[in-house]
Amino acid sequence: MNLDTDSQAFVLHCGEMGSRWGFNRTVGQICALLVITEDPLNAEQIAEALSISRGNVSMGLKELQSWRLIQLSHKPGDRKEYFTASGSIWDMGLTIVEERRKREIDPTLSLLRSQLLSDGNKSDYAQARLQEIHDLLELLTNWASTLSTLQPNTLQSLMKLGTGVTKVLEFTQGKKSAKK
Amino acid sequence: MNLDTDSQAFVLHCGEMGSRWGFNRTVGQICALLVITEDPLNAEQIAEALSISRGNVSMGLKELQSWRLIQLSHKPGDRKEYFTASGSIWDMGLTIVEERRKREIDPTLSLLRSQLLSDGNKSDYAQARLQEIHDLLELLTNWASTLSTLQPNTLQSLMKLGTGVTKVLEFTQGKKSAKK
DNA sequence: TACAATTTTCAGAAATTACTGAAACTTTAG
DNA sequence: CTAAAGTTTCAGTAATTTCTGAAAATTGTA
Repeated sequence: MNLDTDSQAFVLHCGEMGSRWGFNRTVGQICALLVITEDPLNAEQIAEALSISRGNVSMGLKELQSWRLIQLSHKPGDRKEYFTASGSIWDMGLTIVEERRKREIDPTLSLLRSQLLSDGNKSDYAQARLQEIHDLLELLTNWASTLSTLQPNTLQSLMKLGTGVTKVLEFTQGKKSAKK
Repeated sequence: MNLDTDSQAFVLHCGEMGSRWGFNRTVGQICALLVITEDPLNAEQIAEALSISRGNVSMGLKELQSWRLIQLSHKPGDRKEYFTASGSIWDMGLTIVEERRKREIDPTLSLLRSQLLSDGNKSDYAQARLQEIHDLLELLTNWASTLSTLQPNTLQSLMKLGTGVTKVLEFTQGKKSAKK
């Protein structure tokens, strides 16, 4: 496993960015390596390519599996476990959004829900603000889950619409108000 | 500054979540405190409410200013600097999305752009994958910037549409193909 | 079952990140 | 200009996170 200069740079970059993306350097590097490598790699190959310990690779792979970002496979006559990035870049992007929602939003939403039930003795202002945050996060997660049910092509077209969406909105809202 | 139980819990929660959201515990706590507090607070009050050092508050406020999440104000006859959360929850949400894009996506997009220019000697597979990532990130940032130009109400309606967007899309696309 | 190949775990070491508190700096008022 | 009030900086320390490597556990084979 010898990486060309660009691949090397990309892998290192993803390592640096790792912590901003919600995991650590090693996990970022392993993920990047698997994304740009066509053939499945085993733990030993990964460790060698990245110059990290075997144990660290094991932990990194476990983490990436919990993110549903890699897939396990086997080669006939070889007991080792081989890994590849799971699915297309698009798939991985959707998965990352979903997983980050779980880790970054769900816990807060859950706290807010319980806090809004038991009204405690907080100020009206605090209460109102918590409600606003709750509503925003709920709207966000619902929207995200709606979007992730769409066909990739559909979603892609939607994103390419640009400000075109607004016209579309006016149209839909017109219909709605007409119905009422 | 004595926080009620719920507010206390919320502030501590945001501290815990801080690192997942891209900053540290203290920054998360200060931000939460300012969000649920109506009156502007000075550094001393913040330090006392959160039981952290004065110096730490100073660093945290600086960080929050770099995120454009807080606003400075003054009181007549008082030399201290007072801080409040900047704008509505909605505004702050948009700001967070923008700032995270800057920190989490822009650097990678910039690396990919330069790597795709100089073709290096990477494999076709790697090259193709980097191109895909580039295209996805570019689509994402363009979409995000489009959405952030919309009126809050418009964006909110759009998010509430649910799968309704698709019908809308078919409509628009119908128009487009008709033109061609 | 016994053994070899492989993976996982985890205690301790290393690296990184966060926090404190005192000194340095800045600002304003008189 | 000086002093007081306030803010920032930063060296040193504390806390947290990450990584290593060897031992333990697991898996597959004969």
